[in-house]
Amino acid sequence: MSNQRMFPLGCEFYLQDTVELAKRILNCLLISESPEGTTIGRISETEAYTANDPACHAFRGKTARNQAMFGTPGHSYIYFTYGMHHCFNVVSASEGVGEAVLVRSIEPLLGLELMRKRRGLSKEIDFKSDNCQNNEAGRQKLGVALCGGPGKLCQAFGLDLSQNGLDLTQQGRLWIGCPNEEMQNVEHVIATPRIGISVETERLERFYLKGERFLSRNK
DNA sequence: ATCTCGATAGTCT
DNA sequence: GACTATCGAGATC
Repeated sequence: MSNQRMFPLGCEFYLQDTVELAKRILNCLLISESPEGTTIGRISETEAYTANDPACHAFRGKTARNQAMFGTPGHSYIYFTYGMHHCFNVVSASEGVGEAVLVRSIEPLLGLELMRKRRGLSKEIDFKSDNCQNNEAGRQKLGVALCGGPGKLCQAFGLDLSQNGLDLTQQGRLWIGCPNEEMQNVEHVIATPRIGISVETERLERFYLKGERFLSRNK
């Protein structure tokens, strides 16, 4: 991480085309500041959900559950699914248009001990061992166990429905930072089918950077 | 490495 | 009543 000052991404960033945003937000940092402590991670895998897409929660119109998607860009849309998991999305497109980017995976950078606690990984992952901290394979294994999936990262960052609809463009409970201007290398983005959906599977709207190791799944 | 399956509850038809 | 933008364990190869 660093000593250089990090600034939150502004509302205009979230108003670009949603598919483009899903690529450009790769490598940006998610910061969660809760009473328990701060966790920070690098966004490493995303999916785009646009208004004309039957797989998008907003496709059939506004409901109590999905209303945040129709709200201000740069806010959070968090929903509960499978009876036990939460998923975190970044709202895009202008007010009244239901589009968002699902954050599927994160490389944990700061607050790993708090993440481990929230994830309930005490014995499963030997957090202090050399195996998990002193080499790349260990870092990857630990990172994926903590934040390698949409449900996992919500748990690690302490996110549930009470963080639905928060403004991510201001430093606060939950926000997204840009470490420097050169972070986005969009030409190295890999696009694949999205995960866990049964329609529109031909769309290549899941994104990660070439060589990325912190993914919810490989391939 | 890849698979199958159970857990668990909110949402929508 | 069916489905779900998931996860982890256990079986199998």
